Amino acid sequence: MDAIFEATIQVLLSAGPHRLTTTRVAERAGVSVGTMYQYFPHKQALIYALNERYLDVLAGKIEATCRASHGAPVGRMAEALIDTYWRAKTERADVTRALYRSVVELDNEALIETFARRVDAATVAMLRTAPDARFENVEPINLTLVTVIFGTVRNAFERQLSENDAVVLQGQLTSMCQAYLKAQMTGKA
Amino acid sequence: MDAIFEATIQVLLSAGPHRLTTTRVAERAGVSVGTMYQYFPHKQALIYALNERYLDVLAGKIEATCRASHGAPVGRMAEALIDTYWRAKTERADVTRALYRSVVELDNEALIETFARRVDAATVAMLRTAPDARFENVEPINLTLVTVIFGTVRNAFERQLSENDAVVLQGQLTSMCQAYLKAQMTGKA
Amino acid sequence: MDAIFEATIQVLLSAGPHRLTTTRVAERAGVSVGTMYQYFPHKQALIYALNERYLDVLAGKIEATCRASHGAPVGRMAEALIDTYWRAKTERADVTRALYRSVVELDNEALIETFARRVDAATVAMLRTAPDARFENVEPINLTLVTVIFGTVRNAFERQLSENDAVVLQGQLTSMCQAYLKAQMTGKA
Amino acid sequence: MDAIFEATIQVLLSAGPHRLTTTRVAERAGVSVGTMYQYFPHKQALIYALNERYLDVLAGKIEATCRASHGAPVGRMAEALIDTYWRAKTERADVTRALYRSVVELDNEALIETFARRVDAATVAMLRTAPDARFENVEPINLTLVTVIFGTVRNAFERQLSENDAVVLQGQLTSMCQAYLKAQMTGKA
DNA sequence: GATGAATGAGATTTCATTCAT
DNA sequence: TATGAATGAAATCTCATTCAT
Repeated sequence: MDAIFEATIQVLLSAGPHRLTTTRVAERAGVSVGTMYQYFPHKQALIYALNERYLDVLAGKIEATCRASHGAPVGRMAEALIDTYWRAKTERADVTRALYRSVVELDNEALIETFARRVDAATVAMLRTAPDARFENVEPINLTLVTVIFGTVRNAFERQLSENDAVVLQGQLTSMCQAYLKAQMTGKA
Repeated sequence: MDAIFEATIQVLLSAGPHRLTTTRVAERAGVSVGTMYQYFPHKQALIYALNERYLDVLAGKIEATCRASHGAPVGRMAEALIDTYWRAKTERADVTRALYRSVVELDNEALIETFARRVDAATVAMLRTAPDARFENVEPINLTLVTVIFGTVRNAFERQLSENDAVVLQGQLTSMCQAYLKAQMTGKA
Repeated sequence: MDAIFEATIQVLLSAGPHRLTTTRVAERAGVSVGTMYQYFPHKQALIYALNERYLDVLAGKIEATCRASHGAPVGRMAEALIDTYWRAKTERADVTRALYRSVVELDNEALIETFARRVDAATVAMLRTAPDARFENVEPINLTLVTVIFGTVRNAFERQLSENDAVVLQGQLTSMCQAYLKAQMTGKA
Repeated sequence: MDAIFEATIQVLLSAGPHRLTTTRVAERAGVSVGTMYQYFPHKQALIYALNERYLDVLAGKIEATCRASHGAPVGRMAEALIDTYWRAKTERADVTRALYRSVVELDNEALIETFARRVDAATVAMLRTAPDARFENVEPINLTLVTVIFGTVRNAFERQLSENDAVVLQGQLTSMCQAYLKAQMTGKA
C-alpha cells in the first residue's frame, strides 16, 4: 500500500493530475488494477487516503515540534513552528506540489478540518506553556499565527521563490510572528 | 465571451472542477461547442483566459488602492491593501474558490508571475511614498508583506472560516503587518 | 476558381487528405467559405471538379500526342504515349500524389470512365493510322497497351523509385510495349 | 483480432473509406471501442495492421509461387506470377478495392517497401533458376517485370473491367511479359 | 453577391470500474 | 485473492454547412 501511495505521487509528478489514472498507478506500483481496487474502492478513495496520510504525518511533525517546545519562550515557539512547517513542505517540494494538485478530484474539507483541529490543539497547548507570556484569549491569536504561517508558506510555494528569497522570507516571517506574539501577550506577572 | 466566462464559473461552482466539461460550459453559456472553440482553441485556453481576466481585474483593484494610498502613513497602506484584497476575494467567495480549483489543470506560472510583478510594482511604489517611513531595502519587506497577506487570505479561504473568525483574522493580520512595517522602517528624519 | 483549385492542392500537400477542410482551402485561396460554397455546393463537388479538371488536361495532352503521332510507326506511337504520360505525372509529382490521395472522398468511377473513353478513342484512332501495322482486332490490344502503361507508371510512383530506376523502367517499358505491338500486328501487306 | 480486421473490411465495403469510424468497426466486430483500443492504440494503427497483414499474406503467396516455379522455363514463371497475383486480387475483389482505398489515411511507404523487398527477393531468386535463360543483369529486368504486372493489375481494378476484358487482358499481359523476358535473356549455352 | 460566425452531429480517444478466470 | 481484458459512458475537438448581415 505504501508502494501504491508512492506510485501515485510518481505518476502525479511525471504525468500531471489529469493523467493520473488508476491503470498508470497500478502499473507503476507493480500491482494489478484489480488488486488496487481491493485496497481502495475507487480512485477518490486512493487520493483521499494519500492526502490523509500526508496530512497525518505533517500533523504528527507539528505536534512533535510543539511538544518539544513546551515551556520555551514564545519567540522560540514561533521559530520552531515556522521552521518545522517550512522544512516539511520543502523537503520534497515536488511531492508537496503534486499533492496540492491532486486535491482537485477531492472533497477535502473534512481532511483540512481534521488537520486544522489537530494543529490548533497542539499549538494552543504549546502557547499555554510559554513561561514569558500569558494570552488573554489564546484562540484568535493562535488562529492568526497558524493561518499566517501556513498561508505564507503555501504562497511562497506558488510564487516559486528563489532559494535566496525563500530564506529571507522565512526570516522575516519569523520576526513578524514573534513581534505579533509579543504584542499580544499580557505579560507573565 | 463574457457569457462563456460566466458559464465556466457557474459550472465550476455547480459541478466542481472535474465536471467542468466544454459541453457543459457551452450549454450553460447558451452557445454551441463549435462557437466556444472559435473563441478558445481548447479547454485549457478557456481556463487560462478566465484566470487571466480575473487576475487582471484583481491586479487593477490593487493598483488603484495603491495609487489612492500614495502619501498615506504606512499603517494605512497596510490596512488598505489587506482590505482591498480581502474584499476582492470575499465579494464572490464561491467564484474565488472555484478559480482556485480550476487552476490545477493549468500551467499558470506565467499568470502568477505577471500578476506578482504588477502587484509588486504597485506596492513598492506606494511604500516609497510613505511620509512616516523610509525603508533601507524595500524589496524584501515588500515581498514579505505581499506574500503574507495573499497567503493568509488564501489559507483563510481554504479553512472556510466562520464570518466571525474571518473578521477577527483580518483585524489581527492588519495589526501584524502594521507592526512589521513599523519595525522595519528606518524612520523619516 | 483556379485559385481555389490551386489552394486545394496546396492544402492537400501541406496538410494531407484528412486535414483537407473547406475552411483551410478557402483561407488559402483568399476567399470566404461562403463564396466557395457558391462555386461548389459541397466539398465533394470541389474535389470532383478538381480531379475532373486534372483528368481533362491529362486526356487533352494524350489526345494531342496521339494526333501528332498519326501516321508514325507503331514503335514511335508507343514511345510517344509513354513519354507523354510519364512526363505529365512527373512534372508535378507532388500534385499527382496529392490527387491520388484526394480521391478517397470521392466516387470517381464516372470520372475514370470518361477519361478512359477519351484516351481509348484517341489511342485507337492513332493505332489505326500506323503505316507499318494492321491490327486484326485493335480494341483488346489497345486496352492492354493503355492499362499496362498507366498501371506501370502509377505503380512506379507508389514505389517511389529512384530517378535512375525510373529512367531504366521507362526505357524497358517502352521496349516491352513496342515488342508487344510488333508481335500483335498482322503486318501491312 | 481477426474479427476486428474482418469488421474493418466490412465497414470499408459497406460504408466507404470516409465512413470508416472506430465506433462502427467495433460495433460490427462485436466488441467495445475500449477493447479495440487495447489492441490498436489508434485508428491508424488498425488500418496499418490490416494492410500489413494483407500484404504479408500476399507476399507469402507470391513467395510460394516463386518457390514452386524454381527451375521452370521463364515463360511459365511469368505466367505463374501473373496468375497468382491476379487471382489473389480477384478472389475478393471488393476487399482488394477496400484496402486500396483505406491506405490513403496511412503513411504506408514502409509497408510497400517491405513488401517490395520480399517480392523482389523471391522473383529474382526464381528467375535465376530458369533453365532456358540467363540474364546479364537481372535486377532491372525483375523491377520492370514486377512493376508492370502489379501496376497493370491495379489499374485493371481501377477501371473495373468486365469479366471478359479482364480475362483477355490477363492473357495479353502474360504474352507481353513472356516476350519481354525472352527478348532480355542472353540464352543458356 | 460575399462574408464568416455559428452550428451541432459526429469522430476519436480515455479511463474508472467490473468480473470471469 | 489476484489478475487484467473488457466495457462503454463521457470527454475533447473538428468541420461541413448554413444564413443573417
